[in-house]
Amino acid sequence: MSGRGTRGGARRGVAKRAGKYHHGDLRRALLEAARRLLEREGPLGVCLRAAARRAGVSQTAPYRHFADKEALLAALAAEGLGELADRMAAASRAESSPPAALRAIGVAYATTAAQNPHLFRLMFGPEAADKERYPAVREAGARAYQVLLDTIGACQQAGAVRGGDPEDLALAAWSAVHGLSCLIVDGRLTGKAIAGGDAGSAAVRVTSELMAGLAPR
Amino acid sequence: MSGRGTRGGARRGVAKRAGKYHHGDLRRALLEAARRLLEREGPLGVCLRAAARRAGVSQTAPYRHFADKEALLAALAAEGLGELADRMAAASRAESSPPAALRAIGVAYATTAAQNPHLFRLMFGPEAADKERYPAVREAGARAYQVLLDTIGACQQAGAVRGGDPEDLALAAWSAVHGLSCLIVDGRLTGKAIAGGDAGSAAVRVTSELMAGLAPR
DNA sequence: ACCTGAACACCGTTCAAGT
DNA sequence: ACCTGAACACCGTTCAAGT
Repeated sequence: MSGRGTRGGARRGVAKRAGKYHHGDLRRALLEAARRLLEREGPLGVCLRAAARRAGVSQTAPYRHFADKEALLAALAAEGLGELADRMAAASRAESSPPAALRAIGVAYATTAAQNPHLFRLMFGPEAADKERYPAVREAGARAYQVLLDTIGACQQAGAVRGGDPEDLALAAWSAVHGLSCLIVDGRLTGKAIAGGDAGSAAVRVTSELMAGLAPR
Repeated sequence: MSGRGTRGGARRGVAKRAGKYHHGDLRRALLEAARRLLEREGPLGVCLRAAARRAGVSQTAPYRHFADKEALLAALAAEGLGELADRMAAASRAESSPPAALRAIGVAYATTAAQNPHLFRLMFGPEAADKERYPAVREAGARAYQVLLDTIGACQQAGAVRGGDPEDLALAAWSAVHGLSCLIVDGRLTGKAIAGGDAGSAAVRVTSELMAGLAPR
């Protein structure tokens, strides 16, 4: 939200020259339409033509703003990754001790996934097959990863997590929380461990095991 | 492979009455064609018509064997889950101590995922949206889960893992290994932790952290 | 620069038939 | 019982135009 002046929301400071045909910002309108389609119908229901219909333009208009369907999906994935990174950072900042921050990040991750299952799948799944090619996707993903890495570093400094390559520890932490999130999002846990419970409490449990595993021996 | 006489490969003992039109077992031929499509083109490349073409039948023939495309994908997912369960069980049996078996299961899981990325995604992702509705999918998934649960129980008996509800411990273990597998399959780890390394060694590392987390305190 | 309309190749699925 | 052929509604994408 605050931003660092990097890139990301480019072209937004410029006053949009109020819609010549329909919109001042058809790109944005298409993204919003696609996101609504994603949330309601799932990843399979997102189609360029439907997004164009919702935006009130012809079926070929989107091609002025996105090279193809995958580019639209990648833009959506980048949006989701950016929001995930924001929530992780906010959760981390809200805690006063590094280990509490690490736990909070895990909970924020799983909660965000549970609240936007389709978007979460799009962010990591194969719908946008080559999304790593898109700089916006890479940047948002790297930002989220950096929050995790920084917090693990702080935990090491505070003596709450053992030393060693932070990347190795980050892999274990990310795997645990990401795996839980995938299982929740894919509905694999109904009737099992989180039956009746919510994503947050499952995340608390999983991150507890994780913290025990990362503790200095 | 050995089987318990449950279900699974039904109708296979019966001598197939040698193709009336084209095949004695078009269902099997369609599954094999779809699986090849899946491996080559990814989940998006699997389509009923192409599978029919490969099997040498008309585009409508598949509907005699599968209610719709999702049913075919679900059958494929069930196949993959069954193979995963087999490999987990074999890996577990090959070890002599319970904790070694638990580690081996984790490695088998991640290795299987890394070797069949598209199939793994199909098994857990949204391509076959309501796959839980298909008994074959549920049964194969439950069998894999049971291997994990049994091994955790054995670890508890051996004093290698602390007491408590095995389902809770299974959730943590499954999350960690499943998360690692998803990250590998989605190509999230290239250039990071497993750069140059393979899925197996990453799995060894992640399961080590995990075992430390599950150890008696 | 930005959008439209017609068109092409492709799908999933259905339906009336054929043997 | 098992398969075919024609057809419908839908997509992604391209191309020649329009303003």
